Amino acid sequence: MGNSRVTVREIARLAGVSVATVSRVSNGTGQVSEEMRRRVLDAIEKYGYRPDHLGRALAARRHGALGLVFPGLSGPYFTELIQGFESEAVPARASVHILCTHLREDSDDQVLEMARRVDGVAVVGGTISDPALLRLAEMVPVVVLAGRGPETVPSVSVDNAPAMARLTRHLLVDHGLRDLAFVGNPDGSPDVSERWAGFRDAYRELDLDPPAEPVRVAMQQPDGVLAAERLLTGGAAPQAVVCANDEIALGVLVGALGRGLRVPEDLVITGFDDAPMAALVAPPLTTVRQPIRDLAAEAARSILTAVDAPGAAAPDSIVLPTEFVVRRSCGCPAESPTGGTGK
Amino acid sequence: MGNSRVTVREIARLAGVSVATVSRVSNGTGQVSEEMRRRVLDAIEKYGYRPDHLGRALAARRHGALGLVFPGLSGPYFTELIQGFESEAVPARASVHILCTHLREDSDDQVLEMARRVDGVAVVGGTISDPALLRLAEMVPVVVLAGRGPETVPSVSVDNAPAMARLTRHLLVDHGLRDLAFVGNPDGSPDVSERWAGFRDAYRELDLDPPAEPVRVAMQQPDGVLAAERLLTGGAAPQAVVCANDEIALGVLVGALGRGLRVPEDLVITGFDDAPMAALVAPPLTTVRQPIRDLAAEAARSILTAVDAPGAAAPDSIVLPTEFVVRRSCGCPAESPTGGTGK
DNA sequence: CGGTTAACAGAAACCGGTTTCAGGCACGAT
DNA sequence: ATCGTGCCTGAAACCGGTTTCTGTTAACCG
Repeated sequence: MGNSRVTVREIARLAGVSVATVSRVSNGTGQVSEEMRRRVLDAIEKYGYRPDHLGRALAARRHGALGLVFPGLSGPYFTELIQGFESEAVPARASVHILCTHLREDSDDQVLEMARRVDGVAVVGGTISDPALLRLAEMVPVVVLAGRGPETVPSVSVDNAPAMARLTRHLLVDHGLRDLAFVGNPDGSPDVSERWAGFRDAYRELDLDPPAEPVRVAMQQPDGVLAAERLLTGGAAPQAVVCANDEIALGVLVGALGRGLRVPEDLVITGFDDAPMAALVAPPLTTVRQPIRDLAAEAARSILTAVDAPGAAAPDSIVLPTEFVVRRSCGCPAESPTGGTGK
Repeated sequence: MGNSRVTVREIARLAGVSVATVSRVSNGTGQVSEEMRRRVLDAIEKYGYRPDHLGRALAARRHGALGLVFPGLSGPYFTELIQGFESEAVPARASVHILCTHLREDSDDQVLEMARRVDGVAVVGGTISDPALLRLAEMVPVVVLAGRGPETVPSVSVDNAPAMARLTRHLLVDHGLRDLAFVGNPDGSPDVSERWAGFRDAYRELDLDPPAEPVRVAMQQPDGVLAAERLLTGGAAPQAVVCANDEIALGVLVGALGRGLRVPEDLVITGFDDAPMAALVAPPLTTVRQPIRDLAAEAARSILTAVDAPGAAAPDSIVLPTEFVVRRSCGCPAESPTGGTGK
């Protein structure tokens, strides 16, 4: 009936057995006779005993919790991230602590504080400083999610640079465009930094001079609108806008359409992520699909194994493949002529 | 130097004092002579002692953590929610556990499981069953966030129905429209349910017959695109689409624009939330601003006080006001003629 | 029938803190 | 000199579990 305030010792007393036996029954460990097991189970059932999480955690020296640290940005990307992470954590009976560091200057400390409450942490790339990451790593298993940390900290990420180079090459070669603008802040996240690098690589492979500067904005739709404002107002609008993610691209698209431009005739726009909306807008976005869910799931898995095997060496960093998705916003006709897998 | 594996008893031994004194110093409780305090602080500093969270939590019978349960939907709404919640939790030194129940059928159990690891829980309305909510409430302080639960469970929400009635009245009376479609699934969340009710109320106040059925879709941009497809394909397109939130509205807008419709000339569209994008699209969205951050912060505050005062009666439910925001998607000219505060 | 072994139960130690409680000491008042 | 009276301090109990380790009992074996 009642439920919470009942302890092992009470159950032991009520069932006329020792606490050790109660513990054994409730965990299914060790050997217990049928008779004892019955008595204990009856008492547990009758008084609604549930072992206290803290007591158990203290004894096991394990919190049964994983931490996820991210900047706190909105959008489908982070939703997928969280869900992918949970999809691994929940079956492992680990709860998920989150920390949005967004706009807080003391985030390094807060992450360290979090580390004392969880068994392992996944940190989204670019969220905290490298020194903090290292300190964190000597407290609990850590993995950098979408990005890279110091050499010794494992990470899971995607092949951003090659993928973005592939996309950019498509615009430069297949569509013969030359004047491309890159929208996104390379200093803001490792992902964007790598994409910006890939973007410039594509130019250099063709012996062309890449743009010197990106249009530095954050990663959400409103930032795309802002970027469109900057790019499309005044004289020199580019032929194409290569965006660091789909959300920015959607924002740019809205901004362009709102100015009466036709896409892709007057302006080519591309994204990155293949968010759900990418296929639904008019025109549908040419973009790069990345396995966000898998990424986060992989991170959680990696942490969980590191937690279970405290001795083992840090797991390797892994890089997941992406897929180039050609749709119409780049100027290709409805069915993709050059579509296929990236890299 | 080193950091984690050092305990009170070690510090006590090293400093030549008792564990009680170490505990007193490290917590600043009780009376300790200057001499002792020095010795202990030196040892703490030297060996990098940080009290273990589990030990402390067990002794205090308090987890120092709050739970936040939501369906796992994407979008600016939930981001604001999380950040508002954290803005109260973090200063109170409580970490935040999250649980996305999205698409999982065993969510009731998982919520109950979470309750054993936190001091209190905020549940987004419509996420778990009422019986589960009641069971939850007898374990820890609970508040329903954006919605209502059973009578005995406090909630924080906004004045959805009056706000939506106000907006609908604007379309019916000020713009003389009659054929409105409501997009959103009233069964999916209490918020939508109340908005749908407010929508119909506006009709009835004017002795008009409201639409019998809403267009039932989920709450994200792609769902809005889907709704646009259903509404605008075939003969009978409505004069206006009243959306349960801004994201749906944005989706509908994209769908409408993609079909060559002019907004608001050919089709009026309204939203709810006043998300950042609402003001940035062309045309800007007429919508209802709700204080999402405050809502979540209020929920966290309410739980924290309930945790601190275990005896006290459950706090009252509170309803925060919204604000009607008139922009151009309803057909109003650039400057709002009837703007102002709602209700 | 004696001896070995396996199965099982419980007392006690342990995880790492906090808190109660009793005692020692110095001081001032009587 | 005696008695309070505060101020500090530390031993021990406690929070609620798990686990080791010892001991008993019964079964099995030669």
